Amino acid sequence: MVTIYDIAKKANVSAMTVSRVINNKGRISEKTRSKVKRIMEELNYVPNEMARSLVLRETQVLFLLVTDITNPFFTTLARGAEDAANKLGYRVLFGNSDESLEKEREYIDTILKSRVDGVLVAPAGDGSLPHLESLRAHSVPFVLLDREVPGIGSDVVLGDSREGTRMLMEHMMGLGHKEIALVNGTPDVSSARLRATAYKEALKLNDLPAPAERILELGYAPRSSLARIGEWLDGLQPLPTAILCGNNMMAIQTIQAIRKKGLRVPEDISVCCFDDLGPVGEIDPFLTVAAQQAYQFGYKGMQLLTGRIADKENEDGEDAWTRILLPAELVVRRSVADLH
Amino acid sequence: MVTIYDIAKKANVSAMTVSRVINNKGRISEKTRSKVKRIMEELNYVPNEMARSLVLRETQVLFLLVTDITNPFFTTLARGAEDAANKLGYRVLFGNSDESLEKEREYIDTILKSRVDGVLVAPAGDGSLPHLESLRAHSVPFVLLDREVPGIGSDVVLGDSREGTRMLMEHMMGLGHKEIALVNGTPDVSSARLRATAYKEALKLNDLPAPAERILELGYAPRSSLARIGEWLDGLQPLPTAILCGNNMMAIQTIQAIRKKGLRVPEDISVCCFDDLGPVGEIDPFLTVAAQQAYQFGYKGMQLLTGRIADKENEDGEDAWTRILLPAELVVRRSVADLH
DNA sequence: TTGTAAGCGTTATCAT
DNA sequence: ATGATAACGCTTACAA
Repeated sequence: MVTIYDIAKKANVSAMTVSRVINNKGRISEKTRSKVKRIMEELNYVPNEMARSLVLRETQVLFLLVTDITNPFFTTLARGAEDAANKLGYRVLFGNSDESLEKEREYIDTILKSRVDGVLVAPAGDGSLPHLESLRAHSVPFVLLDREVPGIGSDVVLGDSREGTRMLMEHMMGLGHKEIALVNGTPDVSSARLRATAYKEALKLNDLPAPAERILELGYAPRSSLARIGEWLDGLQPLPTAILCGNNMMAIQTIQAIRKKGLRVPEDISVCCFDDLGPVGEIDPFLTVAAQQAYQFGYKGMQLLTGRIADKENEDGEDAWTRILLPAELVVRRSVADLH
Repeated sequence: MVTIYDIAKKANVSAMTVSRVINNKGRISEKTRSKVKRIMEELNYVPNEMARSLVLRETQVLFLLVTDITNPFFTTLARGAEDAANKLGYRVLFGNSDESLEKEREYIDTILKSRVDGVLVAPAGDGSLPHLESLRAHSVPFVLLDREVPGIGSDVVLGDSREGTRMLMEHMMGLGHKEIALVNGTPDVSSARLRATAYKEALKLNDLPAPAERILELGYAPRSSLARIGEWLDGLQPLPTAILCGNNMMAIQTIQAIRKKGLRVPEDISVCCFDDLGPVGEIDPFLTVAAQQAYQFGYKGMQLLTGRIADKENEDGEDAWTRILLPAELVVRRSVADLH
């Protein structure tokens, strides 16, 4: 491996001079600068970032931990995060916890060991608390995405679950739906709690009943919950006329389960959900959704994170946590039937 | 930051002893081992991987560089790669070149600087040659995914573009299609070349004409080629009855362009393509595809890569390059009309 | 403008 | 079974 010493020797200068050339620091004569540069080219020199980070105590690497890499919400979010990070010269590593607290724990350990400069986390759930506490204990700046975790303060970028749910519910009720079911994330996830509450609120506000059995709690990344959704539907006395889903992936499974019964969407049962479907969804704009600004989750989250890191370096006073609430947009398509 | 010296001091041992406990190396009395472990817990010690990698000259980090992170083919591939890597204790970093040679160059530089142990690359095109040569020059093991690059030898995992195209073409021709157009990647990408050739072969074999204007060359990640596809279609004298697309993303755009003209798929024009659509596509299994084994691309590619790394460490003789050809599977759905 | 010495946190090597 | 020392490749602080 070629090191600054190899360069230095060949250029008849000291390693420090080479280092200065590399980092454009200090005053250096144009003559030596160009000589050193030429030799670096010749020798095909590539700086060793690890050695550099070891002394600088910063890696210029940020980490993005999501809960489902196959969900377009998160891939779009990832692009936003990457764009914001690259603008500031940071690189981004990605990890996928698959909604699993164990996998999340492993990633957190990895993050700690590799001295990453900061982390953007979509926490798997309230059980993520100890993981976040680890980050805090080792003073690794982090920003929460999409979900909050009771018990720990931090910057956070959230979707407006309450208002999004309200829009979706009003849309369905406006079209005459009264028996509306909910397929939701488990209540150990903040966004699922908010959506469940808003769902019940909306029904109550319209004097509609909200029987408990009309709520199905699934993980947010139900790779194969088809069967469970099917059984749940079988158990519902009058079938709901519409189903609200906590996210896009659950909506897809729900639609499949409905069709598997020989029923149609939206003719027999309507479906709508949080989060849009990304480019693949464009092939047939069918699903009515409360579209969240996935890209902005990543972009703004990354801005918060890099801001924190800068503050830390400048020893600025710890300001209060920032909380960004991103509005959802109702995108009406064809998956909710008009009952009138 | 807590270091092994802090642990050592508190435990009244040397740093080396602590290091040995951490890595389970050498013989250590059970007494000191447990004492050291206890103190590590107390002090909340986390090893510094950078210092470790600096002396070990290995990072246990592998890199996966894809060309389009919003394409489900690559997210599925990523899961395969990650699964294979994690089994062997490697971590995986992801990068997204967005089909751009410049972005790819930046990632390659980053990879070189960070002394990653190996790289899995879906090259942006033939222009990736210098990038791969850089990797080789610095003896960073790499495995090519999905595309080959003339001028450099390496392990590679490829889809069977020839046979896949043949299947798709036979399917369309079997249903009576004679005017079949091709929306394809640019010819600086090996898979696009193969597909174009096989497309022409299939037509020739059936004594069908293959006018040049029936081929449209786009980038593989056409975020917004809608307009171009529309104009191209406008210029075609008799509209084709069917269009073969080089990948899923191009198929989506093609379908949108067709519909924008007020035409229907498949009633007016049929469409099929390479690569399936992932979970989101399940919402409406519409598109007929030559499904590639995306997960296996990642899994097998990672196995090749880690195998190479192991060989390198063991100073094994360089065996010839391995070339894995993954078959595609024809999945017939509803996007190709029966003309009989 | 350039160089010297020390140190970042870890492990390999050689001693004891 | 444990320790002292040097080294990994780089940068900071200080000196010349």
